[in-house]
Amino acid sequence: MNEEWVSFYKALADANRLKIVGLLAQKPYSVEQLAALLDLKPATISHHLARLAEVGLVSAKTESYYNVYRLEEKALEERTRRLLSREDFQSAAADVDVDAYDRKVVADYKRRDGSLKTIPAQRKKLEAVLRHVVKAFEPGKRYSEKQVNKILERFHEDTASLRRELVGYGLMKREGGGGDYWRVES
Amino acid sequence: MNEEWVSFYKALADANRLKIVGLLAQKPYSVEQLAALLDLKPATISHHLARLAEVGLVSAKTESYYNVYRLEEKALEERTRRLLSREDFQSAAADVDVDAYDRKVVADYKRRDGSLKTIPAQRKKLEAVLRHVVKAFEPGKRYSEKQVNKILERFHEDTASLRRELVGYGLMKREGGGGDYWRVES
DNA sequence: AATTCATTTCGATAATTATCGAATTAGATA
DNA sequence: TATCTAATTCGATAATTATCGAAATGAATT
Repeated sequence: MNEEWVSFYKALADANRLKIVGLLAQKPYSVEQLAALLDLKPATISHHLARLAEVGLVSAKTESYYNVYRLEEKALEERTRRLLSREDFQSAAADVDVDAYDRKVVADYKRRDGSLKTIPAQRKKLEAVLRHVVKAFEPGKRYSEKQVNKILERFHEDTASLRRELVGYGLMKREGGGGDYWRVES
Repeated sequence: MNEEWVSFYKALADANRLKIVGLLAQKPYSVEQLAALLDLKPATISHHLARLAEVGLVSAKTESYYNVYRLEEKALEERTRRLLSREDFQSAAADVDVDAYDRKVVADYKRRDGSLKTIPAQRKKLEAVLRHVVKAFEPGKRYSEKQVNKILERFHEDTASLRRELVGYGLMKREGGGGDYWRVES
């Protein structure tokens, strides 16, 4: 479903094909006429028209000797509609694995036993690691500071830093001054 | 002004760039993150982002270590609205010489003295030649059949055929049964 | 100031494709 | 049927470009 859009844009991503579409927007033309108008050989025009036809932008009708091409206005309108809805753009990334980056970062910092070699200094990497760490807490459950530290020890001895960052990045919250902690729903 | 459109379409005519746009439609990302998500090297992502930025689809903001890119939603909407409109397509062909085909055909059939070697048998070529011939008549003026023949003789001895085709293709008209002829405004 | 890290730039390579001439196909005319 | 004509297909070439490694840049932390 992505390929469809790519080939659509590719069809329009050429100066001569844009000119062809522009001419056909005024009236239908035969291959030979277009060749004369654009100063290209019929073979080349044929190639361009084939690419435009592939995505449904133009269609051909045989008229005596000639193959007369016309713009498919309905197809054009349909495209515009879908394009403006902008849904399709998001679906362009639908098959992208959005967690690939986090996994890559965590893999770099995690030892075999699951503990962290270090706490990342770079913000983006710290975020990725924290998103991993926070999964050790059950959503909805409340933890005392002692319980939190116990869990964080599995990842790094500097539990105070981990705890502070988790709260700082909004992955965990704390009740009032010295109350319980809980994991924030993502 | 045509180049601008071509580069816009070219910017979107690549599967990975479409995925990037799709991801940025959800939230901003750094180069490194996009590289991990699309399984490409940062250098490649940088190249793609540069092309998208060239046409104003994305913009970068430096954030501490990172270059965070975001989608320029207004630009995207503005472009998609305009670029697929029929008007703008027509202007893509604005600089095309629409008479090039006629001139090419007429040159093939015309002798040095302006007369026609033959009357073309192919419809498209006949049309082109007739559009040339009809220019010998003044718009708005009325001609008797005798006058018409006199003028058509300059082009070909078979004035009857020329006359018939001119009327048949709607380039000239005739009053009632045996009245005068006149050139139809194009 | 030195170092670390993300990004960009550069150079090279492989893949894509626009263009054209030659050969083929398909339609229409005589 | 034989002959034209327009269009398409095929093969080759030149130009464009996606991709990546290596080197350079620039910003930020220590």
